Amino acid sequence: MPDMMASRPAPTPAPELQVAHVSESASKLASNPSFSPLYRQIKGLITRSLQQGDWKPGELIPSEADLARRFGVSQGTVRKAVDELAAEGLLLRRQGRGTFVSTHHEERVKFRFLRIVPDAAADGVADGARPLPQPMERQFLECKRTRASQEVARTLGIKVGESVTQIRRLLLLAGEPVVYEDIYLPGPAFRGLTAERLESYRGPLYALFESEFSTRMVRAEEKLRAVNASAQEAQLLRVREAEALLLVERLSFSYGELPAEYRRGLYNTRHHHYRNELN
Amino acid sequence: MPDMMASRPAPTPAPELQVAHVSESASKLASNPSFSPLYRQIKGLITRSLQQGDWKPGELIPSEADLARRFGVSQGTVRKAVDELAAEGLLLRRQGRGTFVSTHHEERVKFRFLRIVPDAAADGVADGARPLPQPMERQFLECKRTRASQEVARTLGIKVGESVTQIRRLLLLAGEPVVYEDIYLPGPAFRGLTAERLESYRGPLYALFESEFSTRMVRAEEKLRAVNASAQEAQLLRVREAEALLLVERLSFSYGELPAEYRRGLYNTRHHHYRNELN
DNA sequence: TAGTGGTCTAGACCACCGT
DNA sequence: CGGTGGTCTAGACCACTAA
Repeated sequence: MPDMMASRPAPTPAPELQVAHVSESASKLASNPSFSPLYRQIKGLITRSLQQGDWKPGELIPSEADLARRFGVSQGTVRKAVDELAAEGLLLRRQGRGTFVSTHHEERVKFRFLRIVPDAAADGVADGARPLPQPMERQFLECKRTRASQEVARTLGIKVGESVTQIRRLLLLAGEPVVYEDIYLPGPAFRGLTAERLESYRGPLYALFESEFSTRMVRAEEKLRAVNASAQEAQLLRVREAEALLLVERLSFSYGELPAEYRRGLYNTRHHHYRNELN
Repeated sequence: MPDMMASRPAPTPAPELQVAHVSESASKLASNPSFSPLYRQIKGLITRSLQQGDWKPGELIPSEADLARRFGVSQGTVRKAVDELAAEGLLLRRQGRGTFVSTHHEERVKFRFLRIVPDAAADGVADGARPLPQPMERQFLECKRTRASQEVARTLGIKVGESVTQIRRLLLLAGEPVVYEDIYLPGPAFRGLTAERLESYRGPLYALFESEFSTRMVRAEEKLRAVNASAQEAQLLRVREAEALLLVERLSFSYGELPAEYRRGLYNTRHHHYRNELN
C-alpha cells in the first residue's frame, strides 16, 4: 500500500506550475501585487489535488521533500503550506510515517461536527474531541428523493425544484431520543443513496459520504435557536408539546467551499447540551 | 509611547533561562524526555510575562530579534512561539509595527465572545468576526456582592460562600431585548466594581475588566441548552411565558487557565441566532 | 537502517510602517 | 530612512516509524 504512493503519477506535474518565475531568481514574487506568497500558492496546488481526488481521504501524500522537488521550492515552503492545511483539518501529519489526507473514518475525528454531550460528562478540563461514551443508536425514518424547496435551494446554492435526497432520522443516546433531523443532499452527487445503504452502514454518515459518494465534508456553519416542540416533534423526542428544543441548522462545505449538505436538527437538551469553545 | 518599550526592563532576563544547555551546544534538548521543544519553552516564557503583566494588553512587546537575543535562540524559534500565541489570540502581529498584546479594546475583536447575530445578517460568506451592525443597548439591573452558591463555587473553582460579584443585565439589539444574563465574578479581583462604573463605561465588559481589574479573558467554554421561559424571564425579554429561550452558560478563563467569570445568559432567538463555525 | 516529519539555525531579501 | 514582521532558502540534527 505505501509503495503504491511512490509510483503514483505526480498529481500536479512540475511543468504545470505557474510559479516558474520564482525558483530561478529565488526572489519573492510579490513584485506583482496580485500574487500571494509562494507557500500559499503551494497550498492552493495541494488543495486542488485534494479536490481532484488525486489523493483520497486516508491516503498518504508524497513526502515534503518530494513535494518540494516537484514544485521547485524549498522544503520549508512546502512545510508551511502543509502546516496550514493540517491546521484546517484537511491533512494529518504523523511523525515518522508521513502526511495523510484527513478522513471521517478516523477514530479520533469521529463525530467531529456533533457537539452534543451528556450533561454529566462535561465538567472538568476541555475535551471536545472525545467520542461519546455511551452507545449511539440511529433510526432512519425516511430516505427519499425530492425537489428542493426554496429554503433548501437557497442554502445549498441550487435551483428551486432541483433534485435532492432527503434523510430523516433519529439519534438515541443511552436509549433516549436526543436528535431528530432532516438532512438534505444535492441530487447529482448522492444519486445511489438508499435507505438500505444507510441502515447497513456502520460509522458516521460523513464517512459513508466520503467512501461512496466522493464527498468529504471539510467545514460547516451552524445557526442555533431555541424553539417550542410541535406535537409531532414532541412525540418523536419523547418530550412534552411546546417543550423547548434546540434547533440546529448546519450547512456543510466540501473542498473549495462547495455547499454539500444542509441539516435541520432538533436537539432534546434535557440531559444533554451543546458544547462550544470560544477563542 | 513606543520608546517606553525600548527602555522597559527585560521581563524575563536571559540569566533566568532554564534552557541554557541548549544555546551552547545548538543541539536539541530532547535527550531529556520531559523537555518540550525550545519554541514551546519560549512560548511558556512569553506567556509567563503576559500573566505577570510585564507586557499589558494593547502594549508592544519586544521585537522578535530582541527576544531572540534575550533568550539566546534564533529568531526563527521565537517566531514559531509567537506564531502559536498569535493563533491562540494572545498576541497580535502587525507587519511593520511589531507584535502587540491582544486586548478586548480593539475594534476588530469587540464582542469576540458574543455569538448572537440578527437573522437577516447571517447569509452569505463566513464573517463571524464582524461587529454587530445595529446599536446595542445595555441595561444593568443589578450589581451586588454576594456569596457563591454551590453551582457558582464549583464552576469558578472557589469555596461555597466565598464572596463574588454578581451582575444582572439586559442587552437590547435594535430596541429588542435579546439577552438577559447573570454574571458572576470571583471576589478578590473585582472588589471595586460598582453599578455606577458599569453604567458609565463605554465598550465591552471584558475591556473594562482588562483596564481596571487586570483580568483579561483569554478563552471560554459554553454549554447551550433550550429552556422554557419563566414568567419573570418572559416579561423581561418580552416573550410569552414558556416560549423557548436559548440558555448559554459560559465559563471564561484568564491567563493560565484560571476560571475568571461565569455567565448564565438567556437569549431570545426569535429574530437572532447563535452562530457557530465547525472545523 | 532508511525514510518521514519535527526542530533549530543562519542568512537573505521583501513589504510595510513610522519618522 | 531604519526597524518591524513576512517570506524563502539551505542545511543540520533529532525523533519516530516501519521494514
